[in-house]
Amino acid sequence: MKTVIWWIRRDLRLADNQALAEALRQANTVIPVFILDPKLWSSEFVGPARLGFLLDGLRALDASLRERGSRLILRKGDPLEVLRALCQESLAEGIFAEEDYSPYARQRDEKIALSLPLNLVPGVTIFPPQILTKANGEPYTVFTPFSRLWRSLPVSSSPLPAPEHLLIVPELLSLDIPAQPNHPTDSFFRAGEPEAQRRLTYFTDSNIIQYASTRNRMDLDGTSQLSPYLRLGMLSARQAVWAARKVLDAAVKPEDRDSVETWLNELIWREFYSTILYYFPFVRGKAFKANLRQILWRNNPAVFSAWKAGLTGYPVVDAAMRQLNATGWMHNRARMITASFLTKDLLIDWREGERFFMQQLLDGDPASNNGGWQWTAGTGTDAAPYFRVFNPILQGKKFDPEGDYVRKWVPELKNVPINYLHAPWEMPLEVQKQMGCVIGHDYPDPIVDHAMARKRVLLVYRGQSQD
DNA sequence: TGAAATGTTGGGGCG
DNA sequence: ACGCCCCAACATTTC
Repeated sequence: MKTVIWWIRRDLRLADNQALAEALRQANTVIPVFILDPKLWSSEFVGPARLGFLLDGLRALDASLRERGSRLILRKGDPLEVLRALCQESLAEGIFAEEDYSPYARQRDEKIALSLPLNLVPGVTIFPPQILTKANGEPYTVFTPFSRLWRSLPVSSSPLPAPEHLLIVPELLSLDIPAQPNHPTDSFFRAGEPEAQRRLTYFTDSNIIQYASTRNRMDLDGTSQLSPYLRLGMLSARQAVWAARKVLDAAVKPEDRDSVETWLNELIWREFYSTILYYFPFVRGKAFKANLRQILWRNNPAVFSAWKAGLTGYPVVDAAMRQLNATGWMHNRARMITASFLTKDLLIDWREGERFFMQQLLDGDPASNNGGWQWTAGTGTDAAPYFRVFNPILQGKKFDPEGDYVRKWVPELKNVPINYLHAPWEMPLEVQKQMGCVIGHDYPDPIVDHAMARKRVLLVYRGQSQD
């Protein structure tokens, strides 16, 4: 083969890219193509933040390609039609792409493979879902045995280096990469492979050995914050795992090893949910647990709007939602708290929260996001039991003990003393006035009483689960 | 990767 | 000195 297409989907990187490497093995001219598929990027599950992050990522990828004598071809439309036309224009004899296991991608790729020479190569996850089953071929639905199998498998070869040189692509029409001005998130998460690598190095050189003790603290940078980069493949799962293993090999103290293992576990959760969605694609639409598909949600639109805007009157919830809206990212602990609050305290369907998170999150991934929501709602595989209801006040005291997280994202509460910060409605009116934060005026009254809401949701869930 | 309700224990105040 | 009560601290059960 002389010319092939490298079809880029969620692998915006040159290093450790097995699809690109395979394309280069087959041909000397490789055409890098990204197709803006309106079915994906104009859907109700995408917002300006992730679209902007994608477009910035494409710009960064194009820059790296140009440094190597190549360039990115951007097209828009139905992938089958675009690829068919491109194959004719370029006389490409093959298409190489990283395999994507989400339902839409599988359906799309199966259809394309019927009429075009599409070759799918692994890389989104360390292991493909086909091998992550029980001995009898059944998929796992519980995390712990799944993770035991995952850890027992050898992570084959080391990450591939980026190719040093690529041949110039033939004269082909390419759209300009559009601008996406309405996303202020790039000041928090700069897109692109170099930034992803820089962050991975920083994390594995420093914070990873504190991860077990700091990962739940919303006021600290205890997490890796790599999820947006993993989502679009500016970083590969294999690069992350190898970097972690390197730390593990050098670690002396058992706490350090624990921390690295804890972080690895999070990467395994990612593969768990990818595998769950592969075998149970219906979870995108309904509860995994059949007995929790008829919950009588309240779905009050005004209450949903208050939650989205960070105006519930519960400081930790509001801080988290405002962090999400401002940056396109939310701390994992805060995701559990806000999800618990939406589903259990406000009795709003987890699918509403799932969709809003998909719209706002840079890392919005159908498998992980759905898994997280169904876990919190208690409807999913290996989920939290339905009666596990987070108390937003206690969660705030535990995981934002100084209140720095709340004060950063909810400036109205900046001057509220820490002993009132997570339940500011308990402030005497005198103190409220003194601090310039009158509840109901400068900051909302709590939208619901947590003690009442807890009892209410237990009744609602219990009624359903016993049907 | 919860939190509330309930049960148990033991120290100290006090008649 | 003794029994009683209170309640904090911790453990267990329940949702």
